[in-house]
Amino acid sequence: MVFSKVLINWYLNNKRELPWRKTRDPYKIWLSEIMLQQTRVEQGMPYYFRFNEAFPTVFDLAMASQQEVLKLWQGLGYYSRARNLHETAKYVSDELGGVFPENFRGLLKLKGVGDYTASAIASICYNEPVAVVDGNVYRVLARYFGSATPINSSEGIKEFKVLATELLDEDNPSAFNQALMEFGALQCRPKNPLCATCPFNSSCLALKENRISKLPVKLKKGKIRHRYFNYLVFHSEENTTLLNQRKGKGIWNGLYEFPLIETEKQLTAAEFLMEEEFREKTGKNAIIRLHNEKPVVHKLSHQHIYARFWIIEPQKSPENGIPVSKIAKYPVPVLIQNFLNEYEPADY
DNA sequence: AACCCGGGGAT
DNA sequence: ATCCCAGGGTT
Repeated sequence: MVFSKVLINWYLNNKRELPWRKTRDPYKIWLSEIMLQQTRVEQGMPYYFRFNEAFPTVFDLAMASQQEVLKLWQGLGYYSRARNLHETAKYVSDELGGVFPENFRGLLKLKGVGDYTASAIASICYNEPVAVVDGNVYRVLARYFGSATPINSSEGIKEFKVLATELLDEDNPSAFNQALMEFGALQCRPKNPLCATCPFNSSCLALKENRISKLPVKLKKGKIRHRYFNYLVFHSEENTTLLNQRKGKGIWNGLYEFPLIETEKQLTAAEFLMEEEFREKTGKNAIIRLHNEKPVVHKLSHQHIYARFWIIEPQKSPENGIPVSKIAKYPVPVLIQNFLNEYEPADY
């Protein structure tokens, strides 16, 4: 039996009912694919529903403000996805009359759409025979063919794309691609894969050689960065506070946060109170209260952030103050949202 | 080729 | 604590 036939048969019997599997509308497929980049289906699902409700068509998304889009994306992470999503929506809406490109080459030119996403949209919406290679596919193929080529090396990327392309069922690229990914997610899982009931357990090389737990091979990444954030939560008599929008290439680009003072090392509260930048920003005779003695530890993939929140009641209400009642309109990192959730009920 | 970009769930 | 998730962009 041919690999693709067995796979698709498995898929038809085991696939999950997912909302984006009920349509071939390229707008909906594109939206789901961007959201699911490096994101679990269960985590992305509620966002998919919210975006569909808020922006039923690409025109609706194009007409929204970046702030609205980022606010709706808040909590999903990798915020460049949201900015690129919005930019591409405007491009498709304004320059392409709302019609997405109808092949792999055209899709690949869209911002935020790389090789994987262009292949996924082209195959699912137009049945174009282009193979998708996501994290699931790397795992399935590395095990089935017993390949120890690192999946995040340039050779690995090439090798597995070739393998997926060779296996691809050209009669049904849409089903094949989705089947291979679903198979990786449900059957050929990272830990404790279901080899006993696997339809490929007689031909899988990794299983035969007892190397399932060793594959796929992935090169290690760099070390975790530790950062020390001190947020200045102004709270004026007129119930205003200060928010800044993060800019540049770092984390949370485009999101808002309280005025931030970052220090190289973890300072004690007493040491920080003496810092010149802190005294400068708080102004004279302000009432200062440390909200959390123990820094909040916010863990990202490559950074651990140790955050303290200082409540500042200034002598003079700051200029450019934002009414406390409007804070909820601003997209903020989860770290800030968590603070607001516990602080707001008591004092705001 | 190496590095950066979030947050959360499973183990 | 570690891994990894329907990856893409920048340098």
